[in-house]
Amino acid sequence: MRYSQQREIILNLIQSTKIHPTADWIYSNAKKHIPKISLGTVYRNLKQLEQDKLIATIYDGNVARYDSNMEKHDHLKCNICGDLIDINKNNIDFSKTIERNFNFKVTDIEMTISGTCKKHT
Amino acid sequence: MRYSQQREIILNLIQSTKIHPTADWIYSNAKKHIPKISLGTVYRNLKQLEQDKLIATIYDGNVARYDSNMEKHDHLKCNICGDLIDINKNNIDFSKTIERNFNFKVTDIEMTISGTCKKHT
DNA sequence: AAATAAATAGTAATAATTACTATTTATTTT
DNA sequence: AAAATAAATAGTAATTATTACTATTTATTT
Repeated sequence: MRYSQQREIILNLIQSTKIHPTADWIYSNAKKHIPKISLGTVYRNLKQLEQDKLIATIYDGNVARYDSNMEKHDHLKCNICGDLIDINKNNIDFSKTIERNFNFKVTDIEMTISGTCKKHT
Repeated sequence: MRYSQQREIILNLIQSTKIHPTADWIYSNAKKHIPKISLGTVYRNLKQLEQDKLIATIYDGNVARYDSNMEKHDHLKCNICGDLIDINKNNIDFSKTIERNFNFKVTDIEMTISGTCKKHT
């Protein structure tokens, strides 16, 4: 993969924020540095950065967000402002502990367990 | 809410399958009963059925799927065929137990915990 | 049976994302 | 350092999922 200023700025933007930005946010902010950058360039680079394991895509409902924290972690999603807050579930004991440790009122826990089903054994 | 044959068929389709269908699958299959049904009707009714708590929307990556199992549950997602398999996590002890109980090789657990963050207290 | 308003079909609009292509640019070769 | 090469870009068009709009149809009430 050849260097490009566009890709560097995109990666820097994602690394510089905790908001787990969308493609559109990245596009708007990248334009401040490279006014002629194109949205296609943003999406193409996001895909490449994901393949290179420099960022991860998290689907928040039906919109993709990008995260440069590559350590295994989960998220707290606020019903009111929609913020996604990083958490490390290793050392915690769910709901009650989350409420204490993060001052976050838990109303729902959704979990997707991925792997290979019995049809492929 | 007034009765309509369209809505009844849409709900029946969702209830008759375990595949957690997409709007498009529902549309294709509903057309077998009502050839002139419109995709807008499908989406409008999906939204109404969700409001009435008759179905739930689950976001599988960036595509919405619909589920008529309204009991609190989670899903196993197969990396190979993409199937979403219902599970009840109450009585299980995660990874190891899932592998035993569902003959499902776990490679990843993703969790979204929803609630209200400390900014709103 | 007539009146009413909710639901529909069909089409257009929107939003997020991907595809395409001529041009630009980082890197390699001479 | 200049020319050659191919990867990356900008800009635009296409695609997909979903929502909005409106004249017409239809379930329900009167």
